[in-house]
Amino acid sequence: MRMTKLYMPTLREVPSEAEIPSHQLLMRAGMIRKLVSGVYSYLPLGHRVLKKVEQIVREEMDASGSQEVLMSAIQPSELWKESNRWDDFGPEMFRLHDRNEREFCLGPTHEEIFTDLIRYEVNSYKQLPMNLYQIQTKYRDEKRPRFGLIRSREFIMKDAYSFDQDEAGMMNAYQEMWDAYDRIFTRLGMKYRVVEGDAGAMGNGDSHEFTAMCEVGESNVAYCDACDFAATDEKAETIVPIAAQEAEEKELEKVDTPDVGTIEDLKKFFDMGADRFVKTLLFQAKDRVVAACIPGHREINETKLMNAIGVAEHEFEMADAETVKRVTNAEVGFAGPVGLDKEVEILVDRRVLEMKNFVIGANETDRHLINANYGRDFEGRVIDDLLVVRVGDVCPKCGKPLVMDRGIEVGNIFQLGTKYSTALSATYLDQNGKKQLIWMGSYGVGVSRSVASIIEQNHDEHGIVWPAVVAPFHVVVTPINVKNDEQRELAEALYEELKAAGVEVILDDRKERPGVKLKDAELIGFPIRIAVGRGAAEGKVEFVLRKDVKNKDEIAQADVLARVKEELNKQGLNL
RNA sequence: CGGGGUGUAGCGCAGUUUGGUAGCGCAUCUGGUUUGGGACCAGAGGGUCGCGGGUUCAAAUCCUGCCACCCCGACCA
Repeated sequence: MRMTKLYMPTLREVPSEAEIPSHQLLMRAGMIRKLVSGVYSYLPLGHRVLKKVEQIVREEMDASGSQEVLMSAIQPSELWKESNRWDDFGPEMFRLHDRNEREFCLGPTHEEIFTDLIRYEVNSYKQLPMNLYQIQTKYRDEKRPRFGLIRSREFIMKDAYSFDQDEAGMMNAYQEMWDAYDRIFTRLGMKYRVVEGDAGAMGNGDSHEFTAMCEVGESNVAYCDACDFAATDEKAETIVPIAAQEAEEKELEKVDTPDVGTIEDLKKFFDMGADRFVKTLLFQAKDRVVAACIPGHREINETKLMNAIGVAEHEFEMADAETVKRVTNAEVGFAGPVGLDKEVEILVDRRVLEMKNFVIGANETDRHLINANYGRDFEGRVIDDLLVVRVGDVCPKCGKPLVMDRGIEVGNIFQLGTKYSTALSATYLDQNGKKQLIWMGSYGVGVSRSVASIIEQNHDEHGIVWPAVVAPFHVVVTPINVKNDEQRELAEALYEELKAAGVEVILDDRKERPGVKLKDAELIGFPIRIAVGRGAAEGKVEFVLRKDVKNKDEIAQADVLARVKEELNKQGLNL
């Protein structure tokens, strides 16, 4: 490819909308452009990278025995109604109708559609197990698209679905996908971690997330250096030791606490640690209000709470001030489990049962109750764990302190069980001629998100540093001065030689000054740069690796091809 | 959806407070000089100032409604 022919609009300045490195660099390197919020176009260089990531995913999926198909992005509402997700998915689903007012959506995921694909044709145990996948565009109307390709409303995903006779088969398929994902993310050169996740709207079995570790990640993972425990902060079980408590239950007493509405205020007012309080948080869940009582020094885990009360995320939010006033008869900040409006269900974190003589809101403005005790003063539904994990909490597996880090979820695997086969009646006949439900799993890789994640993990102050396996081109040949015949001719000769040898090479034949070409080469991040400059007269060129631009190696023209091959092979390409 | 902010040329921005002929840098085009780290000189093109309504002799600027985009929060590949 010649750069003069390539549509590669690089930018000197960072577009003001881009905040994080991958978004800024993808824009500046002329790889993507925004169409509208959360929707991007891929330009030639970005498209090449995307296709390479797709190809690695495809190869490993094929190697695992999964078969590629391609389903429509547009899906009829009927299937989603069968599984109840037409309502459960909520406003994140892009919905539309046809001219006859028939309802459709743009697929945010494809469990229903794949289940439908196989339910009429898979009838026998002899057809199982089976695993199908596609690499296709997904649509989710995110509340807040951001960070370029990391949270977009349209994105490329590889989604796979496994179909098995029984739970053991599903577990086996799950493990195979886990292994395939390990191979995929290893080949992509990612630093990643496999963590336990919350299944959310997908199903109720186990799930794991593959998380590319980086500072700008939106996932928080807690993990243990001493054992293999790793989980998202939503999922991680918390172990919260409760300090020794007073032996005797004291008498419940109402005290004036003027303008003391937060835990911080209470600590000062009573001169006590936050662990002597129980905070009561009110939530609007669908059409009802629930209260969660948790130790004052800890934070509520909304995911665990939603799971406990069985509502979907879009039906759940912190109660607004008006609701709080209605159910507590007090200003915000004085809610407590004693004397709360009867309509409010009270959920209590188990740790509260170990606490004695604690302070709670009195459901009266500027008043608190002291010496409250569970059982004697109030009761509720006890939940084992409603708390969010914190650095320094002990590992639930081995008891050592936990560490936390951020990352981007680039893959996930879910055990679906029979959720969708039940809803859509996907069954087969077993050896005894008996009808059985198919056991399913679903497995996603965010392909476009992986592209952004690779950049987050591979860039420097000059630009992107592509791993050779996904670089848009392997080598850029840069004649320093195209008006110099020797340089131009030598560069052309090298370009032809490398191209003929199967190297993906791009020739920077633009009539630009050297600075512009070198800056662009570093911005885009070609793994190898061959600059043809002063040495051209003696048949010498400069060989530079993008990951080590300081190190410039003067080599003879005759040695270039061998050197390029050697380096690319070292970086995992087979030439 | 809540909170904050921004919309002026392809990109980055000034101008809005105090209404009066729409500007700067980069990019683009022409000619010339230059060629190892985002050149220089001379010239040129490009904007219904997000959209609608209002106030005014006069609106990028004031008022008002809407829209889009970005950031912080809760969700996900």
